[in-house]
This record gives sequence, C-alpha cells and structure tokens, in this order.
Amino acid sequence: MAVNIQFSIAVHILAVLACGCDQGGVTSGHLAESVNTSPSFVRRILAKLSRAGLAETATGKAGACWLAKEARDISLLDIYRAVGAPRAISIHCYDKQKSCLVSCHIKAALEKALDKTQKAMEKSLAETSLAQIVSVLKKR
Amino acid sequence: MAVNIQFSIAVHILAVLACGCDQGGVTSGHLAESVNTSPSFVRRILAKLSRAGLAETATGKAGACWLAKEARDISLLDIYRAVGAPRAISIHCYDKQKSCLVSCHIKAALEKALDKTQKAMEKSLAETSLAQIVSVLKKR
DNA sequence: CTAACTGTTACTATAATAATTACAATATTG
DNA sequence: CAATATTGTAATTATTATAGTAACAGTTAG
Repeated sequence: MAVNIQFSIAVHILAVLACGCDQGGVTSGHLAESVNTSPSFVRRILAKLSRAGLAETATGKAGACWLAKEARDISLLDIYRAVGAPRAISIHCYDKQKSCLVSCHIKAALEKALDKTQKAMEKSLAETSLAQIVSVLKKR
Repeated sequence: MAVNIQFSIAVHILAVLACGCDQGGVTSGHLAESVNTSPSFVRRILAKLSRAGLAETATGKAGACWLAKEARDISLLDIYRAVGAPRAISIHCYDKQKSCLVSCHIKAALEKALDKTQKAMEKSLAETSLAQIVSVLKKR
C-alpha cells in the first residue's frame, strides 16, 4: 500500500472527531489507535486539516483536537483538497519525440479531457458531507 | 513517477495508431520511440489493449498493430478499463480497532460514498472518444 | 520545573510500478 | 529450409512515491 491514502485517513480522523467518541480531549495518540497507525503520521495529516480550517488543535500539556466547524459543513471535497491528494488520473511525463505529432501534443490534448474528469470527480465529492458519512456509519 | 501511468500511455499508443503516422506497419519499437519508453513496456500495455478488443496485433517477422475499431467508437473509459487502472481514490486497509465504532465502520461508509465518485469519474471518461483526442491534437 | 502534548523535520522502510532482460513462439522472406 | 524480425510473456532489477519512525523544539497545564 504505497498508494496515497491520506484522504481516507483524514476522513477517518474527522469522523472520530465528529463522533466525539472520547469525552475528554482527543489526542493524536487516540486517533492513531483508532486508525491503527503512528501518532506522528496522524499529526502530519491533522496539521494539514488544521491549516485548511477543518480542524483545530491545542498545543501544550492538555493538547487536543476538534472539528473547526459543523460536520454538515465539511464536504469530502474540502478534505480532499486539504490533504493535497493527487489527481484521479495522472499523465506520463516522458520527453517528447519531436518528429512525432502525437508525441508532441498528446499530453495537452489528454490533459484537457482529464480536467473535465477531475472536475466531475470533485463535484461528486462536494456532494457528500462528513455528517452523511458519520450518519451512515452510526447505523451499523 | 511510480504512479500508475499505463492509462496515459495507452491513450498515447492508440492515438498514434489512430493517426496512422507511419504508413507501413507500426511496431512496438515505433510506439516506444514516440512514447519514449521501452518496447517491452509498450508490448505489455498493447497486449492488454488487444485482449480488450481495442487493438489488433500480428506476430511474426512483419509484426505490427492497428486499431481494432474506429477511433470514434473507443472511449477513454474503454481504455481505462482495458489497462486495469486503479480507482481514483483508495481507502486505507489497516486493521480495525474493535473498541471504536468509527474504526469498525468508516471504511464501509466511505466506500459507499466513493463508489458514487468513481462512477461520476467513469461517466466523464465515457463521454470522450479517442477520435476527439486525436482531433484536438491535430489542431496544434 | 516537569510532564504531556503538537508541529515539524529528517531519515528509513515498504511497496507499487516502471525498466530491463531474456526467450519461446510465430510469421515473412529469400 | 534457414535467417530474421517481430509479438507475448515471464523473471528480475531499479526507481520512486509514500508510509513509518524517531527526534526535538515549542507550548501549556499543573
């Protein structure tokens, strides 16, 4: 699993915060247990969420973290952007072969089409909120 | 670039075949030159395209390859499926922490939402044909 | 002052995937 | 038939994105 899973883990983290599973302050250690990874990795993702205004954190001895806004006001797209996840489909970046028309222009042409696809994907992500995810998983 | 770029290269390959840049038979060697990679890698992708019914190949001394159907009848989705490209967004697969509700059910909940997103992306890919890509790049 | 956090950086390990090599199978051509 | 050039495929190696780990400065509560 060397594939980028930060988005997925970010959703997991925010879902825990949204559930308020722990009554006291939630720390990176708690989150790491729930996710089953290291506190350090959690903190790195958490810092991105914080910078993006999705979560807030407190440093110091009673350090903790919580949602910066209502779960219904956080979309999957917000989270996707916050972690800087890679594009859905990537284009090869080998050198162009100057004598070949296709080689010279395929990337620009493909990029144009894939931009549309990326937008379609992002639109779909925008349509689901963290609150919806949480409500689904609470029913189980 | 350890990211999966087979889709992108498959489009490149098929675009060359669609253009009929070379008058004679196009070989994996020609394609490799245009893409700037090894003939072997091209052949591996080409074999997938052939199995998917998008390209046809001839073995033997006069070996070559060509489109199995009209460029306008090949969609980017066909190509995406042919190469078996990974999903747009992947979910982490760490062990569940049994004592945590979120940990146990987040993946199923997220998967449901991401299925929608994957479908949106595939729908968009289905809307662009190889012929469109080729017509765009010929204008440059 | 001490303890327990976060934020961040630097480094290592892992794994997905590209690149390379090799070779059997196949078809053309002389 | 022999020589040759190709595809198809498997095995191996190299690369690189990214996860994992460790360390530490900065911060705050007690």
